[in-house]
Amino acid sequence: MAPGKKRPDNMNKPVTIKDLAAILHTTPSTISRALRDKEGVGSEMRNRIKALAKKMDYQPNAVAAGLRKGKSDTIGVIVPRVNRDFFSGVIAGIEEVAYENQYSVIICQTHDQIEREREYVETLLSARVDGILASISLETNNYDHFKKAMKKGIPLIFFDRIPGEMKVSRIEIDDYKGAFRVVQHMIENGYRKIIHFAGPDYLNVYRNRKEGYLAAMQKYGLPVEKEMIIYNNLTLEAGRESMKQLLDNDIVPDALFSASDYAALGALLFMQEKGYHIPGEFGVAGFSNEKFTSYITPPLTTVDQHSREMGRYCTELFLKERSGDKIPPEKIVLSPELLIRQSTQKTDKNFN
Amino acid sequence: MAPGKKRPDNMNKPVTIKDLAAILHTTPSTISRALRDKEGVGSEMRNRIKALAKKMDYQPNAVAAGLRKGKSDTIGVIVPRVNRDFFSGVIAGIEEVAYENQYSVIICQTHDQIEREREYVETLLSARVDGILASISLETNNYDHFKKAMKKGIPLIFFDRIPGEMKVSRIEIDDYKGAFRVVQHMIENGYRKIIHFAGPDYLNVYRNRKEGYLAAMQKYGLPVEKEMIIYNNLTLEAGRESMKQLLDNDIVPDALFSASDYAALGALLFMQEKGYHIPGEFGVAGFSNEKFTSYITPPLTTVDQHSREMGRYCTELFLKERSGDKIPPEKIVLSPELLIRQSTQKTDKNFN
DNA sequence: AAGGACAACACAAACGTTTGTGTAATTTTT
DNA sequence: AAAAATTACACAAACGTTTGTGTTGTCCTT
Repeated sequence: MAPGKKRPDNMNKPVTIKDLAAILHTTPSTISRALRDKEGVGSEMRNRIKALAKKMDYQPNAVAAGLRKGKSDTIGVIVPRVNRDFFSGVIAGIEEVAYENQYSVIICQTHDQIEREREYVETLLSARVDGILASISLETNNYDHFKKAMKKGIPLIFFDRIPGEMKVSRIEIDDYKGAFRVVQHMIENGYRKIIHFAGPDYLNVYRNRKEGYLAAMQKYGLPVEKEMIIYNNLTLEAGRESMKQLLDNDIVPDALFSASDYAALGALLFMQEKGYHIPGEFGVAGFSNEKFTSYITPPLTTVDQHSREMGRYCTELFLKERSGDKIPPEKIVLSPELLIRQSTQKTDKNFN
Repeated sequence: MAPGKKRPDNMNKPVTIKDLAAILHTTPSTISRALRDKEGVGSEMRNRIKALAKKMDYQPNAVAAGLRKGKSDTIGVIVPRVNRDFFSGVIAGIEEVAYENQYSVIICQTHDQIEREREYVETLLSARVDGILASISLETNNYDHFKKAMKKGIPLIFFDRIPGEMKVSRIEIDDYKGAFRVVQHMIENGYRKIIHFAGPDYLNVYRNRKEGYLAAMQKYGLPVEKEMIIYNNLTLEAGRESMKQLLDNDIVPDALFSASDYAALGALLFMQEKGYHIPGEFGVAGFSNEKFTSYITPPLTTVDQHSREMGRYCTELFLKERSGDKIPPEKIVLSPELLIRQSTQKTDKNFN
């Protein structure tokens, strides 16, 4: 006996429905129906089949079933990054509902690059996913790849970051309202010269946050000079840097509303280093309710986006659409939640 | 013309390799080879095929290919939760390497429940994933489901949370060393009565952290009373609660090393509320380098686990193993990184 | 007791690829 | 120039299911 030879007692070929059929002198169709509890097979036979399947450790082949059925029981999710609190929250929500409905989820991260986004749409289409849930990348200014997916008739649902021009189901939070409320809150707390860190205007979320900011300022008759809106890439470093430049140019605001928590944090740290008292001399609010925001000093006022719920709704929307038959695109708008924390509480307490 | 009828100009049937073959009066095999740049088809024919494929918007069917090839170009990832900094970091790393190697990744979250873990292993086996990367749930004390996967011969690699008894590839960080270093650092900074928040002993990571803690204490001749090791579920609330109970029982340590950042935070907040100065009167260190740890006041000393790298290595290990042919299980141990921050700096500065 | 209804199963085709093999025609070798 | 090798393609089977359609036999109906 030559050692190293594959042992013949365990032919690695996985057992198939055909094998079961052969053993029981029946046919694959009967096995299939029995295993899936479809009618058309007697209870005695059914039991024998299930018993044998268990005994032989039969493992259904979802790939084969998928091919035959023309569906994969899989949904594809495209996000810029998986390790951001917001997106990982959405993914958590998606996975939950998917699990409850026997769907698997394939995740794709674009790193905010349109090219990867394109490739991933292609991959998902090839994989014959039953639906695509996506939040577009920062770079995405052309939607041909998504239109292609739509043309194939597979449910496509966008969340949070949404292409403006497409007629498609979407779920977003009311960024405008969220921003408006934050800024209103800040104004009511006595801040006047409130600047804004903004993201690119072509992304709905950032545009809307900016609009909300502008509307609130206008409502209270506060002027917004051009230099009070700073576009940067919303990272911690960018926030710090932008703040520094403002001060260097002798522009001294008394508050900041940032479209991102990270940039808000950068600015906050910088101002603290410069000796400003927060929130007494400088108020700061962010957006997204990243986890760290409630633990820093002072805790950061921000807006919660209900990421997990967004993921859940998103998947439920997919479940509704998957039936086919062209339902008109639906639009869900979640209400953001203003989380007032210490960083914007310019109260007497803080001045003493 | 009855409105509402499906327009016949767009028969929704996706175009297949057969359709292309029929049009070009050739055969599916030639189309297949041409499209995948396999040899055996002339350059003129190849060009015509590719042109037609593009023109007709041919979309390869990965499911069919998967069935035929017996592989899915997909890897399954099982984690307790996707929206934890550590795990989402690992997932990010996995996705990156997977992407570079044309693999898709299916994610599954167990919510720390063994039952879900079982189901997901089953699902992944059915989906004929080419490999499984997993971090076991808190509840997992039986590994039959994973053994079954191994028996099928598909690469199985564990990361971070690893079943003790299985002969299988794994990648972990040296929790022992990480814990030892933290505690040593705390002792050298003058802390003496250092307590420990521990997770369940049957999980390698928590057991090792506890061992590291004990070893450091012992090395410096510091006694560890039984009540100095507190087992809790390592959440923020648990940390707060455990701390409260200690004080209620008149046990007053001068420092805490927690196996989790969240529990450390809970304790830290509680002690601050009680008026203790941190790090002057009470030192705190956590584990995992959650994002918030560097932004709180004082910034929290912790241990970074290189989550992204872990994900990358994990996937690379899979790539090595997928060739088949029973490579002996490999073990990679990453070095943790001690991040000394203010919460454990019992310096003069803090006493003044 | 003849007819229909129904249950339990068998039969066969199909899903869209990939790949081993067969077969001409062309090119290379000697 | 004949033999050998190579190229370019066609042919056909296979991957493991699911599902529509037959084919029996049994049970009920009247």
